[in-house]
Amino acid sequence: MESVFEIIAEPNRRAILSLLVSSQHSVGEIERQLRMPQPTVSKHLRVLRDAGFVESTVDAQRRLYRLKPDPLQELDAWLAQFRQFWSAHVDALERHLDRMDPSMDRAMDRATDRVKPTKRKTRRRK
Amino acid sequence: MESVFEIIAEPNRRAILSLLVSSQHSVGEIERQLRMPQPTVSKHLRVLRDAGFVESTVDAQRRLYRLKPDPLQELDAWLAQFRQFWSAHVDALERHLDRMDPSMDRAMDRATDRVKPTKRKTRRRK
DNA sequence: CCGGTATATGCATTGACAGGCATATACTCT
DNA sequence: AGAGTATATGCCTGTCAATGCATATACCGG
Repeated sequence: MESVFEIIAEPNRRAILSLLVSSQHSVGEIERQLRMPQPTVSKHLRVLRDAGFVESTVDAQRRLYRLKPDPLQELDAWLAQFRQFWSAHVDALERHLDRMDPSMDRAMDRATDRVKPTKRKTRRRK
Repeated sequence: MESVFEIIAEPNRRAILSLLVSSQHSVGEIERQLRMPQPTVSKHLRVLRDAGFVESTVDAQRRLYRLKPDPLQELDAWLAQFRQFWSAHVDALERHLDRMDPSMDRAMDRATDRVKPTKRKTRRRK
């Protein structure tokens, strides 16, 4: 279970994270709030802790789990590369569904590797 | 393959998305750039398209794939709930590692369900 | 020390998905 | 039509992770 992405792929883990965003909680509380069996909760918490999503402190027999921001910020960082993209698509959308010139693809292709030249019908719009 | 989260859990799919953020590409280009076998690329693109991450247009025998913003924005929306949290932790971190009163947990517990009262040593700090 | 409570862990089962490979489909040019 | 190119799909297999259940560990009060 390597990446941040695999960790949050699991719905129950996301639920736990969402629950912990308000305040810290014990295992039992999570168990009841989210209506999942206790071993399930403990195992997911184990995964989340190993991945740095949460940390825990001991309170008598209880363990209080709270959120740690780091991995989520990592996720945010990955997402960042797309922000400029979709902000470009907010207003100008249908307008330029094909503003990118397809010939650029060929050019780039050629730069990478040899391309068996299947001549094309040059169906360039506009 | 339901959620946005499961889709991006796959490293190759993330690579494809990152590649497409600059411009559209054909399957063959992706295949060579990312050095993965063509069926693999096609299958991942299928998943991505079904999930709304990409769309394709036909160009002769080629299919040109480009990014669609919607699912990534959904991901961004999910992340939003944590932003306020980690911005709070930016400066004030070690300072209040236990500012939250543990008794709040009991209170909340009681509201949800019956709690067998194991009296506690009341190890409240400060 | 004992019964009760809270949490963690081990084991076995199951299901889902990614990869490899072969093949099908589709388009293009001559 | 036929060969070459580009992409999609079907089948099979190995892997891995989530769950259920039982059990272990740890802490509490008396």
